[in-house]
Amino acid sequence: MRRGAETLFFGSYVNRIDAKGRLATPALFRRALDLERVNAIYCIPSTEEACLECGGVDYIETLMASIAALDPFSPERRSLECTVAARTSVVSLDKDGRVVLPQNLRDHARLDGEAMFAGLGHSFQIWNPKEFEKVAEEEAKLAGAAKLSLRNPTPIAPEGRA
Amino acid sequence: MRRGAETLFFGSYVNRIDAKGRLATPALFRRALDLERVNAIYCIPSTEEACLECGGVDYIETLMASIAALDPFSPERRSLECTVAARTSVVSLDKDGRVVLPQNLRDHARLDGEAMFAGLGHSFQIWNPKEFEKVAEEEAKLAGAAKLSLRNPTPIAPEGRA
DNA sequence: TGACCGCCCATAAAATACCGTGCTATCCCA
DNA sequence: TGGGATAGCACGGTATTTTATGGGCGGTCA
Repeated sequence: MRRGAETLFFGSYVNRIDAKGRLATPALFRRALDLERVNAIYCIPSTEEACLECGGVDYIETLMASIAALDPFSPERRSLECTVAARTSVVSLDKDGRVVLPQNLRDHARLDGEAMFAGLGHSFQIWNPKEFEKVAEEEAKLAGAAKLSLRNPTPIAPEGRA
Repeated sequence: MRRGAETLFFGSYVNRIDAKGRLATPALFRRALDLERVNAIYCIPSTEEACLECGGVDYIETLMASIAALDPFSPERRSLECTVAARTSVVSLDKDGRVVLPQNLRDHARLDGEAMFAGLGHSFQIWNPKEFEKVAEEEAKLAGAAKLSLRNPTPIAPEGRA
């Protein structure tokens, strides 16, 4: 599987939605997506916020795999399959890397004229830029505290000395 | 992973920003970066100071890995992904090792005409030289006390003895 | 008959690649 | 030891390519 930093989503970009509802995916994101394998992005309306949780094949496969790891008939698995799989839209890209989001997704994210792509590493979100701005401040405060709880990642066999 | 002292960022350098916004990365820093793997530096506007926290692939991968170690849907993780990944700019180097910093980064670091690269070992910062000068005095005082808390690194089988 | 979809092409601006120059530090050989 | 050749670097200008964004046109499905 592709796993380097070149396959991660970083940065945020605001792009326009044209009269036909087309929205250009940022070039950097297109490179992070494995479009050779599947020429599409997978979008799930967030259950908490007015945004879309998105990613490429790798993202959705990882997500489905972690659901499949639950016991077959557990209520958790059933409810997750129901909310995740059923609500996921597969949106394919045109030659120029643009997508047309289905109406229900546009409504959920309250998109109108322009959309912001916010990189989250292995996935990204699509927001109405104004909504994002509000939420970003909140998140920044939380992050200020949260980063104190960050630890060094598990050391992975340092050769000789670190 | 590349882990010797040749991959660390040492020293500080002031370079000019030309009319097109181009800024040469110090040659020593270019060698410390793993440009073979990803021809870019990753810049995050500091939440505390008027500077940019920067590093190469190794740096951002380590950072993302320590965030990924948190529980998948914990608020800490979400807020960090949001503030770190979304605010990170991936800035690629031209043939001569120059970068063009996006406007929002130049604004954040109050850059204007020239920029200072300050080595921090595994990462480095980019400052307006004048701002840095002010802050450096403060830090020097703090460091005087902080060095008393330094310990020898965890002994991990130095070659020769087990 | 529209709304919508997949395709194509046009364009302006921005990002990137390419090339040249002057300075400095280094090396090499007389 | 000195001086010319050399190589690396910061910096500047110009060409070329990407990218975001617009529009057109024919087919299809309700």
